Amino acid sequence: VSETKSEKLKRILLETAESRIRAHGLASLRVRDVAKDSGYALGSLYNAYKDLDLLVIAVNSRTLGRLKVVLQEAVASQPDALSQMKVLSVAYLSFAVENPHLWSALFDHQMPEGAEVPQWHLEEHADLIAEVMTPLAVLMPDLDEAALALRARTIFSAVHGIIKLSLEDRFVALDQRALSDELLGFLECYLKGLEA
Amino acid sequence: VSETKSEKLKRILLETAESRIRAHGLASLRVRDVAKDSGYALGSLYNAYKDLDLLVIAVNSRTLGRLKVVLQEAVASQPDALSQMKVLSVAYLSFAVENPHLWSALFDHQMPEGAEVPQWHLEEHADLIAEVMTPLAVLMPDLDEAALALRARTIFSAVHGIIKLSLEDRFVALDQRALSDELLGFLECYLKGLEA
DNA sequence: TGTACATCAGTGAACGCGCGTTCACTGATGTAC
DNA sequence: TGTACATCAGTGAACGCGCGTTCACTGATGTAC
Repeated sequence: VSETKSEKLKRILLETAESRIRAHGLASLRVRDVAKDSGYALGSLYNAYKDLDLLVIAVNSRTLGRLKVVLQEAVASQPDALSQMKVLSVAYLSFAVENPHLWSALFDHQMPEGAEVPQWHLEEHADLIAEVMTPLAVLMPDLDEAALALRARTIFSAVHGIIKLSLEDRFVALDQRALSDELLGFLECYLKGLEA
Repeated sequence: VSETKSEKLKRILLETAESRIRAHGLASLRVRDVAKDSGYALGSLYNAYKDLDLLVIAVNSRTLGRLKVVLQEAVASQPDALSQMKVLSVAYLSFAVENPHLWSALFDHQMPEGAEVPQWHLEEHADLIAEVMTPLAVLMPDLDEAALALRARTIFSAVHGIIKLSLEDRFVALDQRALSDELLGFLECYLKGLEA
C-alpha cells in the first residue's frame, strides 16, 4: 500500500479521535488529548483537519458507515419484509449497546453557532433511513416514495427514541435482552396495526 | 402577598433564566446574561442558587410542572382511553412546538462530571410517565404495575423520539399539522396492534 | 556523487478569550436601650 | 426619638483555568545541475 504522509496523518488522527470518543465520549474530547495519544504535535491536527468539528464529523461519518453495513447485513439475513423490520431494530439496538459513545456522538454533536454541517454528511444521515425504506416498501406497497420516506423516518425515530431514553436513563436500567423484547413487542404491535 | 427578599431574588433569577432559555436556548445560557437581565449583580446568583446547574434545574422543574398540567388537562378532556392516548401525544407535540428551547433543555441539560441530578428532580421526570399510565391501564387491563410502567415508558419514548428528530432536523421540516397527522397515524397503528 | 536550494511535514509555545465562581467589601435594614 | 451596634442583602472586580487555534520556526525530504 502507498499512503502519503498527509493521508497517514489524517488516518492516525481519525483513529485516535475515534478511540477517545469510544472510551470517554464526545463531551470530553480534547484537542490536546487527541494530539498526545496520536503521537503528533498539537498543531498537526490543524494541518489535517480545518478544526476539531471537522475531525468529529469524520469520526461520525465512519461510525455511520459501519452502522449502515450492520443494517444492510441485518436486512440481507432475513427472507421476508416483516422479519427484516424486526431484525433491523434489534441490530440498531445492538449497535447502540456495543458503541454507546460513538452512537451518541452521532446525535450529540452540533456545530458552533453560524457554522453548518457539510451537505455530504447530512446525506449520510439521511442514507440510514433508506435501509428502513426497502422492507417497508414491501409492507406498504401503495405508498409513494415521499410518503414511504416519511413513514420510514417516523419508525426510525420511534425506535431510536425508545433505545435512547432507555440507554441513557440509569433510572430504569433495562438490560439488552429486556430492552430487545420490549422493542420487538412494540414493533410487532405497530406492524400488526399496519395490516389491520 | 409577603415575599422575603431572598424569595424575590430566587424568583426573579428563575424567571430571567427561563426567559433567556426560552429565547436563546440552554446552550447559550450565561451567568452574566442572567445577572444583567435580572437587574441583580453577578454574585447575587450564587446567593440564591448553589451554582448555575441548580438554577437550570429549577427552570426545568418549572417546565416539567407546566407540561404535566398540559398533559393532565389533555387526559381530562377525553372520555375514553383511546382518545386520551391520542390527545396526550398531540398535547406533547404542541408543547414541544410552542416551547422548543425549554423543552429541549429538559433533555439536553447534563450535570458536570461527578455531580448528580438531585433525586427530587429525577422523580419529576418519572412523574410524566404516570400521565401515560392512566389511560394505558384501561387499554391493557391485564398488565401489572411494573409492566405497565415499562410499556408507558416505551410509548412515551417513541412519541418523544418522533417529535424530537422531526423538530431538530431542518432536513425534513414538517409543519405541526403534518407532524401531528403522522404521529396520530403512528399511534393508531400501534394501538390497533394492541387490540388485535 | 556532491552541493545548493526549495518545498514540505511537523512542532509546541503562546495567544486570546470565554466563563463559572469567589470573596472582601458596602450600604441598607433591623434591634436594643 | 436618637444612638450604637449587629445582621443581612447585594456588589462586581478579580481569580483561575480550560481549551481551541495560530504561526513563526526547525528539521527532513525532494529536486536541479
